[in-house]
Amino acid sequence: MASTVQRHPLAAQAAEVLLSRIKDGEWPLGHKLPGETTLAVQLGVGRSTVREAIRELAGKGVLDPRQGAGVFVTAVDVVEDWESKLRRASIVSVIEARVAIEAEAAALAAQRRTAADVRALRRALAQRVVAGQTPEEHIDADMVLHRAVVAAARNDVLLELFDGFVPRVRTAMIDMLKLKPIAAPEADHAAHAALVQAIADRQPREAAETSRTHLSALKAALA
Amino acid sequence: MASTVQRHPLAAQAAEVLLSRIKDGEWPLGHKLPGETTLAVQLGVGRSTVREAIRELAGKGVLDPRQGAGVFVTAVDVVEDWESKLRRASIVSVIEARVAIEAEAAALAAQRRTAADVRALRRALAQRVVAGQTPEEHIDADMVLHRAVVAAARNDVLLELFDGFVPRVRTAMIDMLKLKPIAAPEADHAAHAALVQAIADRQPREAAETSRTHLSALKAALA
DNA sequence: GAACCGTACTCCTCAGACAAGTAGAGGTGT
DNA sequence: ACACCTCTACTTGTCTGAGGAGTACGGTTC
Repeated sequence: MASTVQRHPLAAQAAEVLLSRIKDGEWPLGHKLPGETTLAVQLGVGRSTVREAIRELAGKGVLDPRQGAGVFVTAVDVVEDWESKLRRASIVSVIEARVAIEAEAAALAAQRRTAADVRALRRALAQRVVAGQTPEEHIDADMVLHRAVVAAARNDVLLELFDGFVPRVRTAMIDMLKLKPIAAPEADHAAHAALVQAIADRQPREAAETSRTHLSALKAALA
Repeated sequence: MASTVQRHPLAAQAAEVLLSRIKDGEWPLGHKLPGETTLAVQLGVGRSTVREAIRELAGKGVLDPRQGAGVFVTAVDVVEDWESKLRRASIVSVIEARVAIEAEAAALAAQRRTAADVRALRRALAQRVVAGQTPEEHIDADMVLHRAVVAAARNDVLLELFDGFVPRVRTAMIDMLKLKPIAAPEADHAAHAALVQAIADRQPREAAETSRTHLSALKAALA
């Protein structure tokens, strides 16, 4: 790895070295690291640099420095950001997960929706039609409607999951829309209107099915 | 807030102040923070302390220091740990999300399962029966089977989501099992066997339906 | 107008010094 | 023998001062 350009500051490099040694089990969970001065000699850097490396890992939740006692390992690995995980995943996988969440949410929404939910859905539906011409505006209006569906399901976990998917899906859909505009806008709008109607009519099965077929078409278009 | 004991080191306090000022929009996304020396004067601490605070926020992904250019805001807030989010959510919400994931995964598994997947599922099914008597062993054997179902769906995102749910669901189920053992072990096993069989028979609809009813019963028991 | 260069500003790293806190060794009293 | 106290060695915390290295921008030159 010494061949790569040292584009990272020394402190960041030191943090990487420490993290890898923690991952290798050199200092198990809960154990104490050597003193800062010792580490500085081992890593061949100054003490303040070691301190900054420790702070960086403390920010990630891996280390916990306690004055007078020492630096202790509080986690063996960094919890990877959900966002970066999604970025690595294929768009098809993400859409499939989105189908799972939205279809279930649509069914729950059909059971739990209030009158206010239906009003919000109808408003988002109307907004989707009159939305601007640019792909961004169109997708954003679409997302507002889909989010309203999930919100009507009254489930925080599902809503959090949906929000987590939005950035990844949004960019993918915008890219697609720039390459190939929607073939049949009327059919597209009809599918959304049917979804809203099924939720308003308290038809869980129909709502889930409508959502599923609509998103499956999207998956086919993106694949 | 000044009333609370200063249990945090100065650097951690400085990091908190900087983060709150970022949250307040003082420095929007992508903007540059004042120089270290300026911040040190503003916060009333030394320059190295400011540097350590910046490093801590850099570890959290909020700041990005670039040599020669300055320190820039890369995120307006800390991405909360997925695990802690789930801990705050109600168990019912989590189970509902799990239904969404596993039902879809079961359907996909029925389409994509290989012979090796079926062997793994049958093995996990058999293991579930002969598993130890303690609630922990029983739940863990159950989780192995359910995970095998999701794994057979060949979707990284769904599998990651399932793994994220496991800790929260596991503890809840163990607690429940300690209070009230399973009423009908035979029916419970039959439901799992039916799920595996539906996947083996490549019946997506039946697999999803079996998974859904089984988990809905679990949700009712935990509510 | 475009390419070049210098300067001011920024973060990066080191070294040294002292303060503040912890934990264990060792002594002391019962 | 046991409990308690104190003292000491070691740890992290903080500040200061000094250069090194990289970037951005304005001025200069062609």
